Amino acid sequence: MAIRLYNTLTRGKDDFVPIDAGNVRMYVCGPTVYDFAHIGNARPVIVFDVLFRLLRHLYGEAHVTYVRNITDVDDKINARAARDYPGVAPVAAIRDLTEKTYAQFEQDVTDLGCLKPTVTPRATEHIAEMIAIIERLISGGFAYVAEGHALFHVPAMADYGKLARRSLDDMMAGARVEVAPYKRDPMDFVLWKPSSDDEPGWDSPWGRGRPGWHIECSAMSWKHLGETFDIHGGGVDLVFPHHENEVAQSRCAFHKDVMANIFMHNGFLQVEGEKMSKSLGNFFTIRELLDDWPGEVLRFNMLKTHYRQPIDFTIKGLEDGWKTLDEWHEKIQALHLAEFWEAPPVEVIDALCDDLNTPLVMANLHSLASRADGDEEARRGLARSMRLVGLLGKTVQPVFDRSEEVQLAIANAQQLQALFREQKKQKTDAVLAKGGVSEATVKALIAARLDARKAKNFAESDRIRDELAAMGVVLKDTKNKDTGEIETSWDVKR
RNA sequence: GGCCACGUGGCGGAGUGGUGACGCAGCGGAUUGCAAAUCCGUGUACGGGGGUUCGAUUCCCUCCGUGGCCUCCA
Repeated sequence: MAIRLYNTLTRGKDDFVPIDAGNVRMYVCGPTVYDFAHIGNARPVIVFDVLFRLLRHLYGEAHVTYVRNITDVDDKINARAARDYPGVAPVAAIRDLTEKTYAQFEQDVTDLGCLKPTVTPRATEHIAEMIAIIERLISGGFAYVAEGHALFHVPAMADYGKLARRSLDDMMAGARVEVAPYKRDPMDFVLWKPSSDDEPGWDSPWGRGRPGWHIECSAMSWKHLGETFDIHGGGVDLVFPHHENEVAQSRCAFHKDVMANIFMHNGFLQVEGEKMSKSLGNFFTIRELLDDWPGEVLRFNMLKTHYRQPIDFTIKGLEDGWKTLDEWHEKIQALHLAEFWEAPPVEVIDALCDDLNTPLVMANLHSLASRADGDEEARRGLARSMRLVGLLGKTVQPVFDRSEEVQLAIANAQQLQALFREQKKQKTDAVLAKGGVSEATVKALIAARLDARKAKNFAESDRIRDELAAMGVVLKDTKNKDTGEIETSWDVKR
């Protein structure tokens, strides 16, 4: 099955044909690490993680290179570092800040079920590559130096604006920015800019300075993926100017017709129907949400919507996902480890291959789940699909994603099932803890209710049931087939 | 102002030029002391207006609405 991907360059779905099937190469613009990442930042990370997983499935794990950069120098970072690390040398200060912030980001996205990219390069470790590209651009007549800046001269590139589909005239008409006097053309953008002594800076042929916004990605993709590569991804807000300018830099530096063959952009996220913003009070960091919801629930919620559509992130959606994943985990938990490893059903792969149609994948998973009782192939299909898209959960998914030792240690179905149960218990405990309720209290109340029931004191048993319900505990009565006794199991409700 | 997306039932959300997925919620039934859970069954939709067509939710135009970019925000 061939992959088809919506390509911003062509505004249509293109067949994906890798430049080298032995090394499929993808670059995604990563976070600017100056503070906690918010849930909007999580969308591209999750979306391109799914693509990474699909590519690994189709081409083999050893044949896909996924680069997600770390932007660790930028004016917001510089300002935050100056504030938080007074007295520390600027370059050391941003390093301290960004290492701390990136560690947090890495933990966040790991909890969201994302694989580690093959390479996570840092901008500040690619200054030499940036300088090399800028020198090529200058010698090629695409860039110039003025007042300590190196600038890309946009009119020097014939088809600038191709990605964003903007003509220079359009942009001129909409321009509202004050143009720096040293620019030859209002559209020219900075490749390198001078730093004062209290700003981070590196030596360059144009004096001590720091990179412009876009050059880092040209440098890092070049270093790790080559002059051209297969897929370049990021949020739709990056189409212009970020990706447009990256394309200009890389193509002009290397004299290529393309930087990447396919550009993919995920849509934006809203929260409860409104734009997420601090002033509206609906601004959520990934960490805050992870305090209340398992990572796989956040991931599920994200994948319910196609990546190019705007997504409305809601509590109701999370509750829905919590319930659904609980059911699905329940259905697959008794399977053997080996049963997870086979290829997922063709309809799931086909849906993923059609421009990552994850909502259709979800529909297919619902179908598999509804048939799972009594249809072992459907049950296995559900398990394999959930493994592929990373929905097995915080405790179980790493068995398949990260740790060969763990896999070897899990010799039988019982051990894997124990992990599923541990995962479920952790989720349950977390909810009870939030409500300040202990499991012992729940069990005592359930026992008291059963006693009342046996005594036909239904008023009392119903009162206890209501009391438990108020704690978020839902009861399920079942009749033991052998003894005829009523037995009560329970679960937490979100 | 310029450019670009999107607008499907109560909610979420696929898809398609011709008998309208799927999930949640709702409703009816089985079950239950009553519930919950489970199982079975079930209704409602393609923003407005034009046009193309035998036929449009699907193609074209326009209007309205929402969002994005044009200000280093995924």
